[in-house]
Amino acid sequence: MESTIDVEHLAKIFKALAHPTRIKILEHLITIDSCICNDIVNLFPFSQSTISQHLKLLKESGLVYGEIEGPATCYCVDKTVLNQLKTYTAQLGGE
Amino acid sequence: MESTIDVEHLAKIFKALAHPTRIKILEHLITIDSCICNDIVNLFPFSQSTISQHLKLLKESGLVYGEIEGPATCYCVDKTVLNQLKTYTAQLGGE
DNA sequence: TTGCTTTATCGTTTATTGACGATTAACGAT
DNA sequence: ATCGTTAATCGTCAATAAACGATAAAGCAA
Repeated sequence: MESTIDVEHLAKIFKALAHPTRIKILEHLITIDSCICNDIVNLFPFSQSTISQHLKLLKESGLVYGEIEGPATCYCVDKTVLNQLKTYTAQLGGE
Repeated sequence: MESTIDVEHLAKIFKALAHPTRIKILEHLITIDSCICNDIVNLFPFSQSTISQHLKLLKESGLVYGEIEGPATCYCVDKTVLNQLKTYTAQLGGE
């Protein structure tokens, strides 16, 4: 069983996903499994600084973390946090 | 199978849950099943207008709808939309 | 060292949130 | 017709988000 999660953290996670671009970034990180970095910027029609800002929000929610890899940064999904989200949502609304 | 959901709507749903108070309101509506109205205001240390604003966001996401019941308004969870959220989240990160 | 790539951060601007009190509208009772 | 209750909306204000360009820091290559 996943460790329980408080409503404050939950709200932060939901807020991290409250933008289409961030949802797409998370989906991409999930399918790529391995990390990513500058490639994410090239996936979207936004500036590097804007994407960096979105990544920062995802990081602050705990859903994602970044590791410095030479001159670049690799982003990964924190599966523990993702599973906390999944567990909570699955339990919502009974059965 | 639930009808699929586009990322824009999804982001709106996540945004609706991006605040602790709105998460608690949804949880309450789920457990009460039947509708609610002014009672919701009395559950929180916020003014009537603030709660009304939160309910408006929940309504706009589709998660919740309100029916005028005499002088009051009864709020209910739209289970179809809730299930769309649950289906999407469950599928995230493919087990 | 000098340069190139990558990414985080700063400063700015506009738009949206979150909270409030006050007002308005609708209904039921008296 | 007047009053009390309920709830939505308006206006305000401070804080945060969303986007951008510009700058800075860190690492690799030459």
